[in-house]
Amino acid sequence: MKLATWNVNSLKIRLPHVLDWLAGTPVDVLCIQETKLTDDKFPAAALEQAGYGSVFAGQPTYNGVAVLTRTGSVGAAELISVGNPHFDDPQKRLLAVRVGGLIVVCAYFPNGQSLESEKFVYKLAWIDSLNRWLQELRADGTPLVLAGDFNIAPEDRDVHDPALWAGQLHCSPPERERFRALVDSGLVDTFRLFEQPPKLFSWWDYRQLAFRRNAGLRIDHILVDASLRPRVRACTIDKLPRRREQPSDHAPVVVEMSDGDA
DNA sequence: ATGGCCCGTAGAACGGGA
Repeated sequence: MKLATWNVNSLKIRLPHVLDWLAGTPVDVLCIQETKLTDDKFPAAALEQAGYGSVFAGQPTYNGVAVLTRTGSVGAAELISVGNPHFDDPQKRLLAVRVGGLIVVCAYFPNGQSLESEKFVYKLAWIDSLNRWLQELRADGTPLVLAGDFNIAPEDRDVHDPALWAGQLHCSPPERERFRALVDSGLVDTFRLFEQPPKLFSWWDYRQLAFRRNAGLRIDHILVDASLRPRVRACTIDKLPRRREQPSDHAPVVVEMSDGDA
């Protein structure tokens, strides 16, 4: 079973990229962030044709999340919740579904804008509330996967230039504390379960030839319940879609797990 | 040189992203 997460920065623009990528990398579950589509415009039919069912929640202009599931393998996902029931939020950033014996939470964490911003306060509160809700979701023992754009680079090795980014948005102590709190609650950063190439990131700024210079951050993550750890076979970041014309600024992250009780 | 790019909503610039 393969699960992936990808911030596509507009599914309207990136639908061909998503379809091409799924054709070459037929993951069973794909969590998408920043669809930037209202639900009436969601391309469910095109995805269905490609063999994927979808659960989605969007709004005009900003945010928007979706979970695609492969019809021929895991089948349709069952919606648990749009948003966090304990955090009143008009922004569509969260989707929890049941699929393949897992609870999959697709998350688009707030950016925060700047450390002094009201949006930063919102970011921290949003994460704290998410963490509390995840405890509840896990209470019945169903293993949980948290996949998405966290907008946090957990450690200095997740940053191309740690000195330049020291204390900055995505790297600040309060944000990194929140990431650690998620890990401390019993989730594992699958990327760090394996030997990885140095300086492998998941996001590169559109400006300053950042991708060519590999001036990136690792801010997209797939965390899994510690009980799933023995089943995790690999975690990779696929930089190929970032090389295309008119790419998303994020790359997909993929986790491969063995099936069932292995 | 602290901004450069990209997207959506506009129907020109601007907010937002990270």
